[in-house]
This record gives sequence, C-alpha cells and structure tokens, in this order.
Amino acid sequence: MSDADNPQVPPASGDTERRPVDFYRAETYKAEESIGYLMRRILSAVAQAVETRMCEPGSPTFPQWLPLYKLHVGAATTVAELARACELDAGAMTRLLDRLEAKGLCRRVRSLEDRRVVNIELTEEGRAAAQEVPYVLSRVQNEHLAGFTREEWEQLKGYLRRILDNAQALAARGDKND
Amino acid sequence: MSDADNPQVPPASGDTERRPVDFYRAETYKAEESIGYLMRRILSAVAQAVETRMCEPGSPTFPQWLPLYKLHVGAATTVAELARACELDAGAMTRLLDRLEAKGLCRRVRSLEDRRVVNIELTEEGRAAAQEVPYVLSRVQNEHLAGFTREEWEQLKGYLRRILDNAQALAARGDKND
DNA sequence: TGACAATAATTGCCCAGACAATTAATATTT
DNA sequence: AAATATTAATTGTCTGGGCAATTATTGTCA
Repeated sequence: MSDADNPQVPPASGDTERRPVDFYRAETYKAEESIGYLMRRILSAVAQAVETRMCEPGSPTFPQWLPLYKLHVGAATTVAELARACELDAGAMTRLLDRLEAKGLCRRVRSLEDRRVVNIELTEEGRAAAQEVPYVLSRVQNEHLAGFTREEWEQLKGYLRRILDNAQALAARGDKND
Repeated sequence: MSDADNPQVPPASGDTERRPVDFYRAETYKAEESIGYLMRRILSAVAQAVETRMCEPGSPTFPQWLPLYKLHVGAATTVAELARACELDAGAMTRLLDRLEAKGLCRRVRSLEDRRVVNIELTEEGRAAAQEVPYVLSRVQNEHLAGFTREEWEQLKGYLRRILDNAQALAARGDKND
C-alpha cells in the first residue's frame, strides 16, 4: 500500500528502496512550505493547548504525560525502560522523574533483585493524573483536527509513519554513507 | 477545497465553523496513533539529520538555521523582528543571538535612529552558512519524503496547514471559553 | 576466581524555549 | 513640558533534551 503501487520505480535494488524526490529545491526554498517548520509550530501549539487544560498546580506538563501514561499502563517500571519506551535520553528521564517526584506524582524504589535499577511507582495523585491524560490529549487532538474526515486523518497518520520509517532508514545508514 | 466539499456539515453558524471530530477517544487512546507523538519523533529525527550534515565546528544548529536564514534574506534586522518572524520568545532570541555571535556568524550593531533597537548583521561566515541552509534543509526533507508522490506531499502540507489554522482559531478563542 | 565487559542510574555541561521582571529609550497624552 | 504608556532588548528562573563521563552493580569469560 505504501510504495509498490506506482510506476517508474527504479530497479529496487534492496528490500525497501524508496524513490528519491526533489520537492524542495535550494533555489526556491521557503520556510513556510517546510514540513519541519509546520510541525514545529503545530507541536508548540498543541503543547500550549494541553497545558492550558491541565492548569492545576502539580499537574504534569506536556512532556511529562507520556512517561506518566507509560507508567500507568505498566509499559515500563524502571528508568531505563521508561526512557526507551519514550525514546528519550536516560539523563533527561532522570531529571524528568525528579520533577515528577517533586510534584508528588511518583516515587523511586530501589530494586532488591538488581540493586542497580530503580523501580518507579505512581502515587495516588500520579494515578489520578495519568487517568486524565488520555481525556485531555484526545480532546485537544480532536480539536486540532476539526474539519478533517476520517479518511484524511488516516492518511495523515500514514504519511507521518512513512516519514518516520524514512528517518529510521536514514539513521541506520547514516554512519556508513556520508 | 478544504472544507466545503463534504456533506452533513452543521448549520455553519459562523464564518469558519469546523465540524468537530472524535477520532481520538480516551478509552482507546494509543500514543503511537497520536499525531503529536509522531510529529515529535519526526522533528527530532529531522533535527538530528540536519546537524549530522552540518558538522564543521562553528556551524549553526538546527534551531539556529531559521534566524540565520531570515537575516540573510532580509526578512528581519532587529531582535524583535527576528523573534516575531521565527515565532520565538524575545528572550530566547537574545540568547540564540549570543550563541550565533559567539560562533562569529553575526554581529550586533546598536541603531542610531532608535537607541533601543539592535540591528543584527551577518558576518562573512554567517552569510556563507546561511547560503548553505536551503541546500541542507531541502536535501534532508527530500530524503524524509522518499517514496512520496507530489500529490501526497501537497496533501500533507495542506493537512498541516489546516491543523495550524485550527490551532490559531483555538488560541484566539482560548481566553474567552474554558 | 579474577579481570573485563555490559548495564543502570546519575551527574555535569551544553543548547533550547517559555515566562516574568527589569532597564532604557521612545511615544503618547493631558 | 511632565507624567504615563509603550516598545526594545536583556536577564533570571524554570522545564526540557542531548551527549559524555562517572559510579555502582551485575554478567561473562579466560
């Protein structure tokens, strides 16, 4: 569905060879046309919208909701697991947890089996906040998609996932080429 | 093209009334489906790709390319103008310029007409770097769009712009409601 | 077993952005 | 003209990420 339904594809030398494009050209480059620029603006707008809807003191911030949610659904319990699950630096996660702990939303408990690891537990307030997360986020994202049809939404997600796939493929090559 | 070509639109009470949607639901919320989450990952991947292609010491970072470019094309000359053009906080811009100046890419010149304002001038190195910007950015973004058709690219940009329009409409209401 | 490698968490040092307060200079208003 | 508002730039303080080093602990292997 993503690639093979289009003519004049090059020899397809590898497994997932993608047709190169030249939509952007240096001579005519415009920031407003840039998907990176557009996404940057969208993200900061979404973040702001989320935080104006979680305004109680002690509420998590926009970057904090993902770790909180992953903890709540049991997708991760240690710092390293959480960092991996959120695709975040371990050091950044340590400090994010410092802030969550300072807000009384979680607790660090040193593991007894492996004394290197720290298990993270949500407090009562943390669980309460984590339960709100999907409500706030789904509402905010729905608001930003006002006027979209379901097909358009699916298409958008598909495009974003394809870009991510490209990014991962590039990162994988990255070291060898260039 | 964006809104009026779909049936069962509500009475359209205002000028730009958009049909509300409920694609995301709290009960079934998944982070991987979230456009915010996807965009966050894409942005950090793009930023990383850009910076691995501008690796000479003294090169601008990904967040620095926009101010540099705006300066180069003459879209802004003062700190405040630049901050507005990049939709960035003035304080953040001051410090970003500190770093650009430390790299020898730009220079601050106090205005003589209005002694409050500081005019920013690119140095020779700054101009050279600014000229590279569109090449690097268009290459990186093209790479991330590998496999896209031109129509898909146009559609993607249209979706992003519609989301941004929604964000601005929400922010405009923001104060009154809620 | 003892040296060495791998892993977990933390810390320091960067860059980055938001918000609030401050200072200096210019506009406006009475 | 004097008081007041507005604007430009800066600074302080906070959250947030990335990268590199460090420390403690656990695994591995000769």
